[in-house]
Amino acid sequence: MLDPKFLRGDLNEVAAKLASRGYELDVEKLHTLENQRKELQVRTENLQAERNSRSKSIGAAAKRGEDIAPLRAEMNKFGEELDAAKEQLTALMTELNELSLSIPNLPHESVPVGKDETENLEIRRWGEPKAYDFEVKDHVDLGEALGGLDFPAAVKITGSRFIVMQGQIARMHRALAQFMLDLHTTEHGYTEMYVPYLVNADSLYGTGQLPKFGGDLFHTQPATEEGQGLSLIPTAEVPLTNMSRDTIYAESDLPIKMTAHTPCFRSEAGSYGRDTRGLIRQHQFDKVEMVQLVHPEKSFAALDELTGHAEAVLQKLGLPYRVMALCTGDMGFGATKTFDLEVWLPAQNTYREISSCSNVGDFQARRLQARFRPEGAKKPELIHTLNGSGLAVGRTLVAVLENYQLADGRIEVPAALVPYMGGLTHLG
RNA sequence: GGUGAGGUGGCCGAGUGGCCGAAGGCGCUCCCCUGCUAAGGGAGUAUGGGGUUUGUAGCCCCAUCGAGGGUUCAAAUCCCUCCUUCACCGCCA
Repeated sequence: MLDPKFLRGDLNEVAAKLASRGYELDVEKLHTLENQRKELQVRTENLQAERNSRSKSIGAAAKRGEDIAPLRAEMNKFGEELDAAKEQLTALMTELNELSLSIPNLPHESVPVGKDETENLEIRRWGEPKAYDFEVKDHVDLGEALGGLDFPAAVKITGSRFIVMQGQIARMHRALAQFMLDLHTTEHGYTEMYVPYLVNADSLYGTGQLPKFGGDLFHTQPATEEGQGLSLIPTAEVPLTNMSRDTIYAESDLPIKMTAHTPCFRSEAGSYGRDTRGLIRQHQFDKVEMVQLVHPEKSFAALDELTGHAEAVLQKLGLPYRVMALCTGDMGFGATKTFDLEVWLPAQNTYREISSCSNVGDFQARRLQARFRPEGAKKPELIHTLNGSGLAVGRTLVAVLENYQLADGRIEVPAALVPYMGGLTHLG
């Protein structure tokens, strides 16, 4: 959510920034609603103030033993006027609120302007893609040949875009997550968290999945008038970032750095008809997520740091990658700035996204009412939130299988992973 | 799942219809006193929103006593629903 003050002043500048990310702000409508809001709110509050003072004098009159019946009759009429004003105000505020909850964040000035992923900007590369003197296979062929990836079994049990892993590959999948968690907790200063995989609607509003992106999620129960059922998390960003909801931190508490390994569930994953083969796009996948809650002046430095933490995983695994600055048109709803990490996949002969690290600024914090009290100041201020994958475990497995394949179909275990594989140096 | 008792400010805790945004205590901040420490005295100390203002401060107003609805001229207080905490019982990994 943007600062409501932005939406009360000159909207054109805001609208221009939003247009750069492909969002058309209805300036006219917002302007009208805002003017109505102001008028209605002032009127309603004045009526309430009058009701309060009249009620007080009725109480005082009753105490003196006066006849209060006529005063009450008058108040009944007054009450109708107040109720009508309240009702109008509530309806208007609901509309205004829904509108402002659906407006994406403003991109930072350093973000390249562009319409889609073709205009993302490459920042740097790390590592050299290996040269293979044999025909490389993709992870599906490699995994099936090793008996470790079983797509038909997943289809039988659940449906498409799920996976059954077994044996050494299942173990490597687990080893990757363990390795990432250990790296972030022992070398990068994150606190390991275990969190719920089902969350309530408040949490989804807090991080911005609702009200706009409910269709991307799996919901355990249909919504009722009573409220929403619980939903499966699309990323651990949701539970982790919601730790800060309705919290006022001491300045010295910041930064707070949390990491968690969770499954993630996304219902939209199959809708593009892209990556229909393999593990790249699944309804259920594991991810190690990093979340930082930071002082607002430090969030861009924290973004560089957090991106570096995700890169460290790839470097230690010896996987070539490049860092992309997403352009305005390709960034997520809440981000002010995002770096994607793309890992080299030899079978596709290209780089594919494996991590996305974003500075969300105060956008989520405002929805979450996540604040801190600056030293010496009495007013709490909004914190900034950041999140990044460190990394998507399934895609990391894909990258390891493909990059470390040998001519005979076996897979070399990256050195950093060997201790996590009980000393195993090759799969197969 | 059953029964019972609760949910009030940073914390503890009073408050069964108006004088309550809320006693008292603790904590914290500032000031005074004090050779240091300890003790003492005084003042202050929730959050969100709106109006006023170029902006801040200030001032005024509204809302908030787990959440939502209701009764009433008036609700922390009465009624209903839900959430949640604790205790005991049942069940379970």
